[in-house]
Amino acid sequence: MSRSNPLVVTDDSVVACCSPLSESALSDGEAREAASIFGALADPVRLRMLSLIASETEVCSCALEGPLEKSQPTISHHTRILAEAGLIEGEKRGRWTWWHVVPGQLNHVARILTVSSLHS
Amino acid sequence: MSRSNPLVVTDDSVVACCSPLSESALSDGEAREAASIFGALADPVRLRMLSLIASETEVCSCALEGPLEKSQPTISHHTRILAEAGLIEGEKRGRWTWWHVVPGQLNHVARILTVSSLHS
DNA sequence: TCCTTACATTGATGGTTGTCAATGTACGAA
DNA sequence: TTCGTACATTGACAACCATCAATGTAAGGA
Repeated sequence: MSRSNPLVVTDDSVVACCSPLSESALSDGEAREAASIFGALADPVRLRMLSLIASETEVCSCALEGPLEKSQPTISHHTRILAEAGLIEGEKRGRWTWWHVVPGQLNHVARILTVSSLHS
Repeated sequence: MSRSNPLVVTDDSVVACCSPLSESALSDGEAREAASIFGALADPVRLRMLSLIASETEVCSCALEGPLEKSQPTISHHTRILAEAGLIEGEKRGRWTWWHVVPGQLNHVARILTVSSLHS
């Protein structure tokens, strides 16, 4: 049996866990929270959207329709899901909505995975 | 406009990309591949299953039914999805199947996210 | 050869999700 | 105020997914 650092997620931080194996499993609530974020990343259109937004400091919704080749309601649907997962944030200025990534949330999610694989 | 490192995934490595912005978006194929892995992580039961397996060097399928409170076919369904995503591997010995995590794949996925957020 | 055990597969079902046409809303320009 | 534009919302539909009962398979033990 290994004594690796299991997956442990708290509200907004990830900790390398030192608890006994009996406490190593993700709780139901923690797993649901993390799964909903992974769910937001589990779509090719949303991943390409996220990479488009990440490649600039700000991107307007109207600049996403073209590259992603999806209808305007579909773009709006996907930006909403990414925003609800805390991965992007939008700001309305005039008639346009400008989106930018939330790097802290991306790192948060990344650490959920790396911590768990320290025992390699 | 930032000159950040966009999301770039190759077959089994992640590279901090230096290409112009016009090439910064994930390709359709790259996005589909990454999305399918995130899809495997987008379920609370599978995340708890993964953390259970990651907390030991090896876990038998029969040791997952109890903690996860799911039927045997459901457990079998989820181990299959995690395995097809390359996140775990199974080995049959006698009547039992022993599962272990593939840490390389977890780190691979984690780097997809961290690389993209370097521009913080 | 039976019987039990560990796991996979099949089939069915209810819930979720991606997509878009149609419509609503709110802002700016004329 | 009227019109066009940027985006959100609604409603509908097809595809996908999580779940489990029933059944299949294969390995050990008696």
